[in-house]
Amino acid sequence: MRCNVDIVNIAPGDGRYDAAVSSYHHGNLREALVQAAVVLGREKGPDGIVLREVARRAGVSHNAAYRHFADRDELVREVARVGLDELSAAMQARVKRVRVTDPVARARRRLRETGKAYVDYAIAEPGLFATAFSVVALGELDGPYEHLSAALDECLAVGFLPPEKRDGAELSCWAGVHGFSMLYGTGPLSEAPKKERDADLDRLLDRIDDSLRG
Amino acid sequence: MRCNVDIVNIAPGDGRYDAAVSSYHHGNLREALVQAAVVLGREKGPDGIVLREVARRAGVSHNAAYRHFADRDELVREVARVGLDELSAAMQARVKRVRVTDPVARARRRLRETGKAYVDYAIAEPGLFATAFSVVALGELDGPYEHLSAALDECLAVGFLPPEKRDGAELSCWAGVHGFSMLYGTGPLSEAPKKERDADLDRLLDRIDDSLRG
DNA sequence: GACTGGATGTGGACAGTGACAACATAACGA
DNA sequence: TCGTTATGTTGTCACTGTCCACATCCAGTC
Repeated sequence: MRCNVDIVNIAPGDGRYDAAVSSYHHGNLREALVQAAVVLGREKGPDGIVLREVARRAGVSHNAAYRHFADRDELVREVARVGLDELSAAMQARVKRVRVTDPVARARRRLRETGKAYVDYAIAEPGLFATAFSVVALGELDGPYEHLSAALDECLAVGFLPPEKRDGAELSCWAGVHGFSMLYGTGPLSEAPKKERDADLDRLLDRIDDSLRG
Repeated sequence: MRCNVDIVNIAPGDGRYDAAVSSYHHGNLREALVQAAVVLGREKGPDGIVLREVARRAGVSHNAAYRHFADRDELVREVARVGLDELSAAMQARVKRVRVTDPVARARRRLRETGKAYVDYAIAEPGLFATAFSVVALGELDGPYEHLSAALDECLAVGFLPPEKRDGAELSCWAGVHGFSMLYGTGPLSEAPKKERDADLDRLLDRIDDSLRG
């Protein structure tokens, strides 16, 4: 008879595993493992997601995870998905908060906020951001990518972005904010003071704005 | 009496260790270790630089490296330096090859080649590029950064880049090419066809050019 | 020319890791 | 009720980075 810790013993929306008592079977181990892995990924990045430590934190033996994930990589991918979801949500929330009426100014502002949200998330959550991009394939990026596409479509619709520049615009914008995120997040500029970083980000977003202007 | 393999037993420019015969003492182990580590880093990235494998390839026991490097990290940093040197050299070589006489066209072209060289190196050598940026501090980036600065100075001098845009121009350019390199090098776009990648790179460099124009 | 001290390389150990196999227990369905 | 299956555990393996004690060799001194 073993005593497991009783974190996340309730499967949300799934009545089968509602026993919150300690027992041989955890009840909702998969979720508990993912949550523990997310904590580690958030704190230490992809390499910090150590299977045995995750199991320890879920109060379970070192091999239990193999009943729910084929290998470590599959667990890391789950964490990456969480990071991408958070990133996507952060972008959407930021864009929704824009209160500008002039159509052109509004479109430009939404694109800028999209980029700002991307970078802000990367810097606020370097571990999860790195985990996300250590693993992700293009198909899983739908959320963030769609937000960027929508912002660019709006810039096109209001006449700010000329049609001949629409092709590949996602990529040039994405590259800019992604590079900034890497350089300042976990890269060579990660020790730079916040003040300087903010100024650099503003200028970067200004240049992106310039680059799209007709 | 042990038989070490006889790779890099000649210390370049150092006559003291010119015995190329096998012996207990390697002769130029530090260099041999760095070279083996560079090979691993080139093939598999920073995580592929495994101390014991490096030692194996240098024909030496698993602990020998500790006479030359404090720990694994110090060896990885050496590999990073090699990567940065190669990157810097690639940028310089590319810029030197520009044959354009018109001053403005020449300045723009040199900036473009600077960026192209950066991305090309990142994609040709994803392992070393990732190793370099897994470790590097700002101070060690002098080479590549100076080349970019010089190209931007030239754009300013010939009147293409307006003075009010000069501040922070390094960063917006760097972010763009760095982000592109990450996305296409080891990131979510690494599986994309070369044709598409080339088109995207051209458009990115076009947009950077646009963004600096007065 | 022998001796010795410091530099360099070796062998053995340890804790930590991802993974596999065999076993234990609980839940579920006939 | 009983076996089948899902889930968790223990034990083990190969591999890693790092530390320790020891071996070997080179260089400079008597």
